[in-house]
Amino acid sequence: MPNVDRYEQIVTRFAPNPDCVLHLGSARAIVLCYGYAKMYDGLFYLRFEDTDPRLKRSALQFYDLIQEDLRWLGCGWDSDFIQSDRLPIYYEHAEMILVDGNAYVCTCKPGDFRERALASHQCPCRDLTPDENLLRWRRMLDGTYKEREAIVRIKTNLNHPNPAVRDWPALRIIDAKRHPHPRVGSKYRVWPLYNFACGIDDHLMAISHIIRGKEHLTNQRRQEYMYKHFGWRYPEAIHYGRLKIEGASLSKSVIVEGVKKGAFKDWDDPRLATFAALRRRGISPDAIRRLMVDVGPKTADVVLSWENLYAHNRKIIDQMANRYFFVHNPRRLNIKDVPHRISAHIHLHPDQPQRGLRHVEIESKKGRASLLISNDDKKLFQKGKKIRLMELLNFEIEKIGERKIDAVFHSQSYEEAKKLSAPLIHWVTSDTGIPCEVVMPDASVARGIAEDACKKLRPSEIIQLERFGFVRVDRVDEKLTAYFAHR
RNA sequence: GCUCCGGUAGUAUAGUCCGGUUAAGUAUGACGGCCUCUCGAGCCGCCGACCCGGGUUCGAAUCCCGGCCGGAGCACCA
Repeated sequence: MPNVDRYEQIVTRFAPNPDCVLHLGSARAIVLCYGYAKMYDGLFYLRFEDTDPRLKRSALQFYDLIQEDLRWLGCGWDSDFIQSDRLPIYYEHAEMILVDGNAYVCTCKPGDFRERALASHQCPCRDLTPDENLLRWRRMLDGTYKEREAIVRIKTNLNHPNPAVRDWPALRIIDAKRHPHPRVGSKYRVWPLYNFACGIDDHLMAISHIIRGKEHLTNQRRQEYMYKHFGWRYPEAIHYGRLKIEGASLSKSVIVEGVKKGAFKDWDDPRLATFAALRRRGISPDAIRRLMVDVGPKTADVVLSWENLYAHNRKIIDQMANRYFFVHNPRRLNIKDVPHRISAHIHLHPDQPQRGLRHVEIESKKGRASLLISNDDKKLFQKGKKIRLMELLNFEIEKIGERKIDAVFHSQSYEEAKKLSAPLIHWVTSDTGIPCEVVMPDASVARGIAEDACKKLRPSEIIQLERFGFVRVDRVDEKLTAYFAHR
């Protein structure tokens, strides 16, 4: 990070508008801000930027959901601030800068102003004296001016190459009755705009390093004028590029719209790349952190691949996930000539025997055993084919029926299966197990039967359904509901 | 259109500031093999990139110019 030694203390902040839950796109700012703060033994702040009760209106639920997301990510903050609590501070600074003659209250029509700014011409309001400006300022506050009738502008260079920087707007009037703020209601009718509130807060909070998306580059240009007026020094700023991920929209408006209209079930719909959704699918926060560290803060745009996230996640959860059998699209398998009862004792984790075993017994009633296997293995279902049921026995297919497959016992040992190079498949014995639904990333549902041992699973446990994939247990009652993470 | 920013393998990233011991490292992925009673993990091998064209230089992914492509901003949004 640049110029670290210039600051006594490194302070970073994450400053979301609480108008949506957090998603992968926010992860970059969070992880980098948090990570750098900790790396330099500094502070990491959370600041809610909720100063637009009209267009990008915040909603109460998101203040909490965002904090939950942050905690889950493991990026705890040292202090938090809410801009809607700080209006007096902004008013005070507005007056200061008006008194200093570095800002003015403009009553021009927005279109007129824009036309003049485009031509580098000033508007008549720019030459008002501080006293006149203060008078207008009070009229903004007391309701004499209505929405859009007056606005505080920060003086800049009217010849700045980017017209959008010229005398930018700092505080505007919002009809407090028609647009009450979710937290402070109709208490205020003048609200600061992003550059004013953010700029003042960054200085007052002694932020040393700002890390945010490159869409804010021109905002830095704007704010630098204000910093100069106040005699402040602008923090170090790093602007990273846009982050996208294959197949999922990271646009807040798309997410909010989709949830509102029912295209998505909720904030944790598996099709979304929100933290809530990733959490529900069993993506570890560590995996997200590692991915973000990989990506870093460069300014080029990035299109992430889910495979990259999955690879990180797999590395983390493979160690901890116990293994179970889940028969997707079950198909009945009858095996005759089973010589005796067979007990299977299977490791919960193949590489960690100390985790224990799951036990399954297979009854052979008059030499017949009945099991379920997955139709996903149908390419193996050919007459005469020899197949091994993992940890149990080997059989040979005799007849393939519509509903069931008839087979004959071949042998029991694994060695024999190897000799035959018989493929290995998983299974569940008939009349045991628990119905299981796995919600896939596209929100479709894979149905089947999970083995008996799964009845003891607890929500939030991450397991691997062998030969099917890693899933997170969501609910266990008369059936098991799980969310698919990845293979 | 105007103002900025950027372009290294399928994906992501290192190297670019201070040009040469790297004709490009790493991870993931694809492919092949080994191992394993999972299509998971592990191990080995292999595939694959400096946007294009000029220029500067003994030498350029690295510096300069032009082009092309991509992105952001151009709000009384954040």
